[in-house]
Amino acid sequence: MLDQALRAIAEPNRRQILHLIQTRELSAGEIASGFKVTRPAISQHLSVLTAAGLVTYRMEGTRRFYRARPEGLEELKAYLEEFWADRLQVLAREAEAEERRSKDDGTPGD
Amino acid sequence: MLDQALRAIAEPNRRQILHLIQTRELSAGEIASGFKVTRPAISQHLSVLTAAGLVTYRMEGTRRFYRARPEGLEELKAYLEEFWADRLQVLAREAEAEERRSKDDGTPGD
DNA sequence: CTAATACGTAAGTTGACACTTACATAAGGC
DNA sequence: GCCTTATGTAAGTGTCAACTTACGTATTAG
Repeated sequence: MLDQALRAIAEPNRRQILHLIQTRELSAGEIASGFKVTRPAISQHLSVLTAAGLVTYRMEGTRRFYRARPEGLEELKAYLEEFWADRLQVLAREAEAEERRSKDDGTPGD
Repeated sequence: MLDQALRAIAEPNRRQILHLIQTRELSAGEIASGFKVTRPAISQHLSVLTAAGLVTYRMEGTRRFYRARPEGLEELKAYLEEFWADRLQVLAREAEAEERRSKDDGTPGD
């Protein structure tokens, strides 16, 4: 699912769609009207975003009102945070090791 | 460039490569040895990551030692931070707008 | 019932991408 | 010099993804 979400936001049109429906609910047609690609193309993008858990919709008559799904975005954000964190964690550990290297001596204990 | 970086990390093998060289420098061969795909495939992934600004390398004799490029990762991180932040910002603005919406109510509710 | 509206879905095309197997190049070891 | 090691690159292949046009479906208007 996370992989799906990452793939989903790798597409510029889908990122823009997410932007649009972060502010408010919009019908499929309203969303599509702002793009250069055809309405079915946007419909397919909305399907991808829905499958990735980044979007939900509510039906009303013949219309579908889409909106971003905060939980999905949060999950993706958390995953990426961990991705960066791993790097920082390593850098911190290295800086710590450097201190030890100055005070103590060059004791390789790895 | 940011688009390139987002595309780059959308690929599982490339994410794993980034993980490997976040901790330490590794030669191309050492990196490739941990994967099921062939060495040229990894070499191409490394090219993609380099082009996206997420990776650098240092030559030593016939070897290339790769490592993650903190600036590139930081730039990508910042872009995504803005992406999430935009959502929160909008939610705050919407709460504010809700007060204003009291006078102009055209929704029959649900 | 008939027509129009607002959608998703099917089917086909094109281009990108991840991968493979050769091949080219460059640095040592003998 | 010759052979091995370490690597990128060229060329080809199969798959997938984004897009198009055409069609099916459901709701509302008259």
